[in-house]
Amino acid sequence: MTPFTPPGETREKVYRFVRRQILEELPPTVREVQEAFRFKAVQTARQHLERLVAEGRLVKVRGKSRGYRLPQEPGTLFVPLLGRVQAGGLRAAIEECEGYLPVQSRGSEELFGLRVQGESMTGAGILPGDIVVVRQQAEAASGDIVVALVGDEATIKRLRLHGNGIELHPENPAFAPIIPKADECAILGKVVEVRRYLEG
Amino acid sequence: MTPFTPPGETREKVYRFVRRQILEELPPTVREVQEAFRFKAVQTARQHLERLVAEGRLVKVRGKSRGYRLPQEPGTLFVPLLGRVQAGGLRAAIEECEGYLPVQSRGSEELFGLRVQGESMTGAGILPGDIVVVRQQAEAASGDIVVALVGDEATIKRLRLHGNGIELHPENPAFAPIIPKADECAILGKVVEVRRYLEG
DNA sequence: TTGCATACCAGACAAAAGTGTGTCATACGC
DNA sequence: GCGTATGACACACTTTTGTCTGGTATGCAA
Repeated sequence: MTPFTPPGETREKVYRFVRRQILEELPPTVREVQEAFRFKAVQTARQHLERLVAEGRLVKVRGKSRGYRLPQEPGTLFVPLLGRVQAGGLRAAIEECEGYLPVQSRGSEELFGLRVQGESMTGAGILPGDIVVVRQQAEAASGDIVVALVGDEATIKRLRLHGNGIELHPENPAFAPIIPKADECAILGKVVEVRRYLEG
Repeated sequence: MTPFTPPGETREKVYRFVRRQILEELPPTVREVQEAFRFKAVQTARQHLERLVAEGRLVKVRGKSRGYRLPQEPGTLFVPLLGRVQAGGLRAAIEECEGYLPVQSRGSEELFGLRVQGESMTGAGILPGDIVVVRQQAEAASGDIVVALVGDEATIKRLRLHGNGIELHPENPAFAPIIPKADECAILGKVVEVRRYLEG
């Protein structure tokens, strides 16, 4: 019955199929693999899958439906995209986010996206409408671009530390640096990525 | 028994839970939702889910396990990241890409990422080291930012069409516009997204 | 030959997961 | 009061899905 398929060739195709499904849709069931390859037995699909697991090319959760996954989490997670952040409301803003962004990350970080308003950072290539990806942290190094809560609205500026003093510098000669008192300013996080969507 | 939860509040949480699961892992089963919220009946979870479907906030495939999806597929796919593109070698460059980027896309587009070299587009907020996401297309509209092959290297410029003439304009007063002859220039694609990683 | 590995098939079973009917309690508007 | 909507529960049923035991055929190497 066996129409002589070279060793491993079918399994290679199965791997590509499963990988594609996982990345673009959701993991297939054993029977979906079976049907995709016109196998006449579930077990044939299962053998290939289990083989791929044994080879370390897939991992699976036993017993769970659609339990086949890719081994090294591609580390893509989705972070909330916020329209604006107002005083004290970071957590609230995250709850009521506009949508989600795919971001490559090691996973344990607390990230969020924020839409940029105003032209104060155009010199650093951050334009109005851009989206910045921010890692939540209360402190940052001098020179970092940070999101800080000054007054009752969050702004994006470059941080400068002078001794104990904090300064928030725009990157646009038309704007003046902000030199807040310690209790008037809280650093929400550090900008780790800038994005601009030119369509839609 | 009902401990007075405001109408829709639990469902809102269910929605967030399901959305998060779909984006980061895979769609939950009804019973997984049940357990996550400590419902004592499967049906409670199911009611909320079906409700969300009725409201159009979720879509589902009947009968299939883990059949709940988000309405407009965010469609995250991985596009190749190229270091540089030389004459004629777009396909070759894609083969030898440096890595992959997660991008939100409707899926049928041919995209690639390209690392930016040079300062000719700083005025448009595109700095050296940035990554541009490019949709492959041979033509573009006047005003679009495009990746074009001039001579034997790909460059990023803003496209200007004058009658039948093509001009490639930098966005930096220190650089001069390029006015290539038709056979010296090929448009590889249009820049649809700009990214800048400030760490790593 | 024998043994072994690969590729595939048949049929069954059990767990997981989706679905449906009916009940109960509270809140709200009339 | 009444009727209705909502949120939650209990339980039964069906389908889907994962899992298992056994079998056939081919190629390869000892």
